[in-house]
Amino acid sequence: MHLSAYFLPTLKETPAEAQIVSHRLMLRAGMIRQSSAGIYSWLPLGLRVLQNITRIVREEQDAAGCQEILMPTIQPAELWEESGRYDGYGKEMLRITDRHQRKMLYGPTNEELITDIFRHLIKSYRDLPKNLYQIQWKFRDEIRPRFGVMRGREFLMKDNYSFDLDFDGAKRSYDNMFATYLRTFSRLGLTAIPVRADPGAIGGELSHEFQILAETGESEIFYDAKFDELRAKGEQPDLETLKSLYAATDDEHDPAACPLPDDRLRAARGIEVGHIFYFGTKYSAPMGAVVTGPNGESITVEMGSYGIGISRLAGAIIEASHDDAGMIWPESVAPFKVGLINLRAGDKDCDGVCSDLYAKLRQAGVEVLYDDRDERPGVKFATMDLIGLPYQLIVGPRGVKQGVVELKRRESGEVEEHSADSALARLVPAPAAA
RNA sequence: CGGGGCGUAGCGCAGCCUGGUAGCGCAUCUGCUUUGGGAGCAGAAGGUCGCCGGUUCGAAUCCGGCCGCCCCGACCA
Repeated sequence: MHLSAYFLPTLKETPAEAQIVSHRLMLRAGMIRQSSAGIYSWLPLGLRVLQNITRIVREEQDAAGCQEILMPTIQPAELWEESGRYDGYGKEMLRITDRHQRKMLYGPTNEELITDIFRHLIKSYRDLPKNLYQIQWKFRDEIRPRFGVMRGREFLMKDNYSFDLDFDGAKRSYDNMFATYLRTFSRLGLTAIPVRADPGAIGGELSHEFQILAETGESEIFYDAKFDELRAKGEQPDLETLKSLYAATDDEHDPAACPLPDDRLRAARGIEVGHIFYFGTKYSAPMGAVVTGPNGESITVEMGSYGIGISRLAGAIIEASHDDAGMIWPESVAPFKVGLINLRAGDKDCDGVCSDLYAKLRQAGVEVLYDDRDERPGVKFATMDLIGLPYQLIVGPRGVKQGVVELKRRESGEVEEHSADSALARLVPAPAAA
């Protein structure tokens, strides 16, 4: 992509409404634009990030044996009246009346809808277990939306729902998602702390939140210092180890009952990026989601639901990874892998080297944003630092004369001089061994 | 929803107290110069001052109502 043609409306000054760093940077980098409180348009750069997060979440869901579906955003109120949540959910739910005066709502979550699908289409124990997911926009009419996409009213969420014959099966599904979530967040460049949580409005008996640490987090969490040690080592420990470590939200944390000695107890703020629930027959019983068992008996299915806040993650990753100059994207979600900077657009030699690098990178399947604008070097560096691509490939008249280009890592700021070919070799992934 | 604040050009702001032809910086457009960390000079374009009503010869400014947005608190991915 040539930056001269790319829709990247960057801002030098910070809009007054943005208070936290991810919101400020997303606005300044032209990733999003607010439409109304808590509701955003995603511009090209932001959409690329959103799609990359979506892709990783989807790959991990598929790998875990889940199957993707897509449910409507608008739901009939009757289903919610059946489950008993229509009155219970409160003003957070956006209620709509259609032209026939039928009560509808914009879905804040989909337990009722998926249960309705299940009860009509799955009848036998032989069809279990099932785990269905979707990636769909939700709407919750938050009293006070804030922090940009981190707490919007409209947000993109991956939600999935497991159906099992009995508790043991449901527990396996729950553990499977637990492990899947850890892998997913790890691929997104994040260390998530699984925290025992209050099931809240979804209801149920067993629930974990996945929190990533950030000063601007909305919840206070208490956790075992071992998490910090694991994080520092960059290790991904096994499921049982993680589950055995203490971590709790402030309302679940009882200092008197806390098993940790004081010197191992840490308090920090966290951003909740995922939440998993086991809730048994909370929806299947009132809504009649039953299958016929091997002996002809009716079995009410055991359910769980699992959410990942995809649009929130875009903000959360920035909160976890930025510096004074801008964002620092992990390679897995970066909108482009490489920013190619032509320091002297219009100079024959610089243009030639850049065009060649650009073509070769694209040919190798490396996503590259080429700053070919007629701008001063300072502007180009500032833009590239702001949008936080993992690599900057810098081509200037000085280097070109000596046959070198510069390769800068955004994360560390370290710069290496390379010949064009050797820079390419660094950026193009080695072909998989045959 | 309770408490606080703010709506003036795309963005950041001044002007409002004390009513009298709407201003600054950035961004945008044109020309020239400049070119390794958000350039300089010259010029240009861009505003029903959130909306409705009132007071007044005259309202961005005073008064009333409404709307929107932000911040602090209780809810959530």
